[in-house]
Amino acid sequence: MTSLDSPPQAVPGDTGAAGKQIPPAAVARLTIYLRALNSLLAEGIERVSSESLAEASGVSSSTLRKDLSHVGSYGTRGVGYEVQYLSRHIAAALGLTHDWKVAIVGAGNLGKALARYGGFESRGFDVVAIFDADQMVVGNEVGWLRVSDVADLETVLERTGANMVVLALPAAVAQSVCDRVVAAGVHSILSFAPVMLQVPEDVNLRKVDMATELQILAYHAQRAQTPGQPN
Amino acid sequence: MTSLDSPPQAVPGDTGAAGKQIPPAAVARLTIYLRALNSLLAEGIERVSSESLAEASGVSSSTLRKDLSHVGSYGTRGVGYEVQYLSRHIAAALGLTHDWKVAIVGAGNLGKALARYGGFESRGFDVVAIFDADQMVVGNEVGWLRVSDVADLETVLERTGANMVVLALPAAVAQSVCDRVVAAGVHSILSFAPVMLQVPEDVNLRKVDMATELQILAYHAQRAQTPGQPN
DNA sequence: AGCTGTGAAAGAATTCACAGCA
DNA sequence: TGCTGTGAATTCTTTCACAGCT
Repeated sequence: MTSLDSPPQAVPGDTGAAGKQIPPAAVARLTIYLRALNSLLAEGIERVSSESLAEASGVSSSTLRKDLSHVGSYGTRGVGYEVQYLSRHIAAALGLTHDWKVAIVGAGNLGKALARYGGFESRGFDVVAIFDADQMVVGNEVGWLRVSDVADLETVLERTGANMVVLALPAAVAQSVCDRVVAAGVHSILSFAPVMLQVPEDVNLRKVDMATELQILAYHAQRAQTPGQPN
Repeated sequence: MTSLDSPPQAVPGDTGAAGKQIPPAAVARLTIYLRALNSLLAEGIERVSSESLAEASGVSSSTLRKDLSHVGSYGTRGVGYEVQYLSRHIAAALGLTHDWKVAIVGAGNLGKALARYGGFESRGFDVVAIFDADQMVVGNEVGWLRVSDVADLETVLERTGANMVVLALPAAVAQSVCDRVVAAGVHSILSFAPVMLQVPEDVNLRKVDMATELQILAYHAQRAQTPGQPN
């Protein structure tokens, strides 16, 4: 499995079996295992089996083992995984070894909620700036930060060295701000704006959409209610 | 395609080709088409081709056509789709014909942001209650609502007829509140708490996790940075 | 004996390519 | 002619089942 589409020579400065790309579905779950591992760690548990880590993460044990196999072989047959060791290797595979600097654009309710959300710092994400267009809001304190004027977006992104941006702003202005962020050289964007944003290929855009999530729930709820299909 | 695992008799009170279950991946995208259609509608555009609706939604046209085929045949060959007509049928397929009543548990930054988020009402979701455990917060105004005491969860859920719950609370209390919500008869839950929640089979739980999203971005950003794999 | 790691099988989702209708 | 709707081909994901270490 080590080499399928690349020559059968060992990878030089290799940390484990990495280097090969991990399937998207697996990447998404690895973040969940990581969280589960860290909470085991907090409880002082040192070893875990694929079976119980899978249960704690809400997946099947075969899915978990297959996912981990993309990262490397960090378990011991007959025994299980060492929690801290595995956690470190997953973090490395996900690129969480150094901190990422996150700027939030939009200091409305959502932007503020995100800026104050403790979950980021603890997971290797530093919120380094928050912007708003409203002059009434610019200069206000949010968490440890002061709200910058979105007019200074480029300058502040550069100065703070932000390499990720979270868009927490109205749909109407999302595309234009997004364009500026991209032009400023940021390649990783997480958008909460309920619109399809257009970005160049080399920019990674992810979307979180609360209305969509509720609509998906609605679909399933409706299905459950309908009398038909007794199967 | 009409009937594969059910007898070949026509569905009785059928609105279109519905009745059959729609694949999860398609359901998620249908909500996006619906949004795109509604924004076309707002612009006064009456007809659209699969090609341009797909572009506006960020998917390929074949994916779009396949997805729509699960809902029914509402296009005209050689012409395209009538925007309003298609929008109605997708909404019907998703169960968005009647309003859903949403209660939010947790009136922290995130809970407040959600309660005030305009996007819900306009999409058929009514926020009917918001809860918090903190007595300093109970009674406060948030949007059009007053914060209820989470101690009264069961009573208020019943009184307001809430059939969906959004959990916007700390990981530590998420499971116990979730259990109470389930016991109160709610089958659709959207959680923002960064933990794996355990729910019975017949309850639909979806998760939104901002830290996970950033971690996925980090993975891709790291890959893009590494010099290796010239392919 | 027990649990991981992984090929091989099964199942979903996506893309292709074209028949069928306006 | 042009665009939808859909079988067939392809690719991606999950599950199975067991060989391989400890």
